[in-house]
Amino acid sequence: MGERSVNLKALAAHLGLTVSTVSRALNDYADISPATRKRVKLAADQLGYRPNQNARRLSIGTPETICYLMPRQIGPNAQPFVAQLLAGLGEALNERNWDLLVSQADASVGDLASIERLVKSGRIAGLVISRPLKNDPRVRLMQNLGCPFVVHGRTEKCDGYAWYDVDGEDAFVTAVNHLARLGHRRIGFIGAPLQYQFAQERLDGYNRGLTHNGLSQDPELVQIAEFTDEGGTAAAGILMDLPRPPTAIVCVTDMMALGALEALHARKIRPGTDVSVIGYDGLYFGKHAHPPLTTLAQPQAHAGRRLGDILLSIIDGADPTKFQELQRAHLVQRSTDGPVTSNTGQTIVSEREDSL
Amino acid sequence: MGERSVNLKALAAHLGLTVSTVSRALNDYADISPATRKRVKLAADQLGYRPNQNARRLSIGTPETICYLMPRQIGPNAQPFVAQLLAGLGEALNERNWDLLVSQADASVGDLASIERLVKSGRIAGLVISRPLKNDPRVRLMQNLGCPFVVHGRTEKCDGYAWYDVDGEDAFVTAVNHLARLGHRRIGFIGAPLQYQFAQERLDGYNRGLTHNGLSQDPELVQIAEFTDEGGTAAAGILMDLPRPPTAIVCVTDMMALGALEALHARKIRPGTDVSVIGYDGLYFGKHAHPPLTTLAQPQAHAGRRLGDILLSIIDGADPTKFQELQRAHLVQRSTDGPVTSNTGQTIVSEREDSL
DNA sequence: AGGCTATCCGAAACCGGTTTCGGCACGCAA
DNA sequence: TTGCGTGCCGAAACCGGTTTCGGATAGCCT
Repeated sequence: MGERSVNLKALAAHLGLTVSTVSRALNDYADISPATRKRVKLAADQLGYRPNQNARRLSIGTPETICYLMPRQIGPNAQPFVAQLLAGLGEALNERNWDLLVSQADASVGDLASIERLVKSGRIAGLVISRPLKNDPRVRLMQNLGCPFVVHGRTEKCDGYAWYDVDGEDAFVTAVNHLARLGHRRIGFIGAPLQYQFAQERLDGYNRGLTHNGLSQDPELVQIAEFTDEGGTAAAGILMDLPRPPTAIVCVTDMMALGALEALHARKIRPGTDVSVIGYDGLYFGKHAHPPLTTLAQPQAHAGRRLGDILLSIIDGADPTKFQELQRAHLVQRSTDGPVTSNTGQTIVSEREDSL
Repeated sequence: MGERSVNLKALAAHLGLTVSTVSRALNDYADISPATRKRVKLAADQLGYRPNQNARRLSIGTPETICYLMPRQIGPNAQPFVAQLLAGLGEALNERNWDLLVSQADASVGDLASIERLVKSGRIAGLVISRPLKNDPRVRLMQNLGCPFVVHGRTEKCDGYAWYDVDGEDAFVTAVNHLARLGHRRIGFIGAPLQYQFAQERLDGYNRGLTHNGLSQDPELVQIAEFTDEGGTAAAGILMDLPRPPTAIVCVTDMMALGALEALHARKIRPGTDVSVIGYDGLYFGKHAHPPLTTLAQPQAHAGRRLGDILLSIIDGADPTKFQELQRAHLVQRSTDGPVTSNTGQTIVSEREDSL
């Protein structure tokens, strides 16, 4: 309230100079004498002058803002990663004093329209897309609009734009290898709807891991469900009620794996002893699961920072196809994986490491 | 790329009208004939015209944007609520086509400066402060700047501005009452640093609950630690290693409660049987803890939406002090609470409900 | 026919900055 | 003394919209 915040005109009047002179002084133009520059900056500090960013950005022709497209969430299961991701993005943007906008939009028609409005209205210089579908209309839209963007994840056909992803296929090969080494030969897979590219990749990795270890692909061992804990519970229930149930299960997310554990408990099956379970994400809470969940952890501490840097580079004119970065997940062994055991329930204790 | 997006001048030229006429037509001014209005809007649609928001907002004098001040996180423990909160805020803003900015800032000197820059630069019309300290300089700063704001949580002296909070004191009275009814007379408290107002409130509730049930306040039963799971583990360890350990523990957050469970397990103490543990937050993952964590759940599905609506009202000129809303937490009984038992470990099974 | 009002649109100022251009005053060399 | 280049600042256009104001045209009435 009180007086309006001091603007350039007021500052110029205070100094007895014109706005153009003051503006150039503040922006370190060489044609302003050092003495005047100093005097102007001092007065600006004292009066607490801050340039109006709307006006400035209109003038310089860039919004100096990027947008993070937050996926819509399903149910109360929080998205524990967005805070960390936003923090990383913010860090990258802060160095230039750019702003971070957040908008919620998935691949629905209405959301596509709002994305188009957002871009065309000149509010943002680029955006980050999360959790893409196999064939995501948001990606095509961005390409048609000619608006810089980077995808956190990949689509099925992922050449031609920038993305940053964790290699889910490789991760599931690793998981199956690990279980095969423990003696498992019937390994179940709990997946998410295959419209999501990450779900397809992880299923591919599972299958590749099976053949690599000389195991046959049994269709009844593959269960697709919604990626919530309830989905995991339902899928694991189906798997364990099979005539020949698996001795190990890999799950497409930790949340589903937690749900799977419930199904095992309900059947008095001991996870890690009777049946192994491996999740994916590296969810921190997995530590406190019962028993602590073995998982494939994504290195996502720097995802936000990296996505921000990539997007800024593209906005600066870099070739988007130069930025296609694949990170590797690593196995965090906690307590839900173990060797195959006989029906007596006897188990062989092996060394455990709990990094992170 | 390609052609620049069509602006008002181009649209006017295309129609053979002036920009002022087109602008008024689009904004439904009465002095533009209905026929012209229709013609203009049709052409705008066909050409895909979207007004430049930076220009528009500069002209109309409001940034049409609010900012969520995201608290800096500590360690890898994600903040599971921010996604939900942002979704709610976005929902409130969408109805007006306002934007949501996210900035990370706590109460440090450097962050205060960046908040001041943000406000003075005219980028935002208001902001949301989260997780305030007892005496939070951000609140004072906003008051001095005369910038509309709403606090998610409260400071110690919380009259004079708008806030939305859950009654932590009441919640902890409820928790202590519940435990007292189960027969517990030595109840421990695991708290967070008292510079956070929520930590103080919950401690106050704990103490009030004790006296209300005729229990004495034993200082050694109050342990303050960092609000992480490790902090909870350490604090619970101290409590359980006491000569006269408590038979029940209330924890200031679910994360700390999960840590406390680890300390119990390490000592072969069965949570819910030998020692009761009650957390606070209603964290979804508590369902999968070992055993499932009893907790006081905050009704936070609508927090974001409500905070957004409140802030918009204040920006519209409403009196901030009219918006001081206190929600109640409710007990979600899972499996870590139970009656006091003798040393034999015998337990009385009681009914459980697991709402949510 | 003349005057008056209502209708509709164009002209121009403005929001608050940035940036190009031109000109004044000065110093220096011829 | 004149001329010229240089240093320094002011004037003005511009970014892309909104909004006030004034004027032209048409219609209506007497």
